Amino acid sequence: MVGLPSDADADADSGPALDPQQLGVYFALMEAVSLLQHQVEVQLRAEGDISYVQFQLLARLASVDGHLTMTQLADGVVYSRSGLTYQAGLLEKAGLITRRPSPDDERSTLVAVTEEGLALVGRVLPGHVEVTRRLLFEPLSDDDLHHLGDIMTRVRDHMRAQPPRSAVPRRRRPNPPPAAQAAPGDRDG
Amino acid sequence: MVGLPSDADADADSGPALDPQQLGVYFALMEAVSLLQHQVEVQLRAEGDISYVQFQLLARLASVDGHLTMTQLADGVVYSRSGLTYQAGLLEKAGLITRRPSPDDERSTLVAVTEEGLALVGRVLPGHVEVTRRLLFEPLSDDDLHHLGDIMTRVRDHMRAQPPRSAVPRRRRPNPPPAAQAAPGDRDG
DNA sequence: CTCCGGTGCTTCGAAGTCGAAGCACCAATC
DNA sequence: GATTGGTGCTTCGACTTCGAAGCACCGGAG
Repeated sequence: MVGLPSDADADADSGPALDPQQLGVYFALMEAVSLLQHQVEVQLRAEGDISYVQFQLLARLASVDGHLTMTQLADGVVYSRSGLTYQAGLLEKAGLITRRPSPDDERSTLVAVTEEGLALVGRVLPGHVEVTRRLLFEPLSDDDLHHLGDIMTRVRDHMRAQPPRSAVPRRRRPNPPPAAQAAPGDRDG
Repeated sequence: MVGLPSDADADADSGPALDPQQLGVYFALMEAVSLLQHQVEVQLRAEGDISYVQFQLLARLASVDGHLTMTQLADGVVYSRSGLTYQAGLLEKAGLITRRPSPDDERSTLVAVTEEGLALVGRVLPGHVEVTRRLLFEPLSDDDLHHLGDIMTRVRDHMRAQPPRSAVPRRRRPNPPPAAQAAPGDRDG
């Protein structure tokens, strides 16, 4: 599945040699995570009636003592701000979190998890862990686990070293990037 | 960041001990892949004006000699059938794939990539590889790469051994699942 | 005090995604 | 040939997601 035909390579004028091994590793990684995420979502929906994003938000709030601002929360889960506003609205309506203006900065909204939200996390977490154990960790040895953790931690930190998505300056967009040789926005008009 | 508070654990009546190490590995994995996927989407949009899903579809079609049915394609990319219908419509309109009824089975639709689609894959693939190399492989040694590939291949195959999403029988749904704390293990609805 | 660039969050419109229902077809049976 | 259960794909409606635009606020400068 991961082997791209040499035609595509030879046909185009692109020169850089593609590394089939890296490509295979990359595809296997993405596919495995897709499968895992899908199953995890099924479990969370069944046992707690929440989405994976909602679980991430609750778990992150539960992992910090006090509260987080919306921006901190959005960056934490790799999420757009507007999407977070939407989800926070749902979670607040469900009584799982609270939102209140920051006393220090009226612009900021402090988000905290409620008792109910905490209980929900506690309720779905065991099943969550069970699914990951069955699908992800079952075929892995202790050594694999260690290595995988080491690798992914390094990769994550490496990526985090890049500027986070919310740090992209808002004004710095006088014209869109040249976008290679495709008419921008033409495709799905 | 990944350590859940013991409150949530102690509060709920759930018994199974949670493995903090596995949880940490799991979160690092999911977070890293999320970050990677986001960046990859930016690159694909910029250089080929396609989404990651569309790239996956084209790449998969390019990797097989002839053509695939819609179901084969959907299973290959871990995707819903209705979503595939939508994306196939876009790709066909853009001239990147063709759809025609199967001569053997009138129900089936055979999907094939066009010359143009093949050229597009060839055009965006180098940049795609470059992004993954910069974000994913840069902090990894050759040994890490080997290990990661070995691990994720095993995990993927392990998950693929579970029945694919399209194989779930359609009739087996007399009434919707009670949700909330549904019977554990009833995962599939 | 007022201005002004910068920042935090929300609103808004467009697009993508999913599951359920529906349509067309196949194959087995009568 | 007609019926019936199963399968492949699409349509439909609801929901989620995103980026751009907008509003409110902060802090420094005049």
